[in-house]
Amino acid sequence: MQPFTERVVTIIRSIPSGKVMTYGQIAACAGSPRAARQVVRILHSMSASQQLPWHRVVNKQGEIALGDADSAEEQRWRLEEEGIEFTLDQRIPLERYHFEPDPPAEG
DNA sequence: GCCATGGCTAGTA
DNA sequence: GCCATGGCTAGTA
Repeated sequence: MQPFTERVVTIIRSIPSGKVMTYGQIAACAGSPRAARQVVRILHSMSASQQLPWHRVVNKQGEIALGDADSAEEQRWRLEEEGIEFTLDQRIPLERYHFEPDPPAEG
């Protein structure tokens, strides 16, 4: 696994239950603010093998970004199961559920 | 080639 | 809508 990929995987694993991060935010935390699409690719291809909490990643608007209806539904109930409440327009209020990881330790 | 983004624009009202 | 961006896995040979 490449270093960037490894950082992304670590960050996604660190998202606590009941919290979410966005694609762009994860990319930025991993050191590459423009690499949101790469986060998408990692989630798509490695969620199963790396046992990632893939459902805790949403887009910048707090929306479920999955195109496939069944997968989107699964993501929603997984999040609701963790206590997250959606708005009437199917969004997650990020100001309430957003997770901000600790900055990397000094040294 | 892939991908579940994100940001900016033209077109419409 | 459209397309620049970005890092590379999963699947095949």
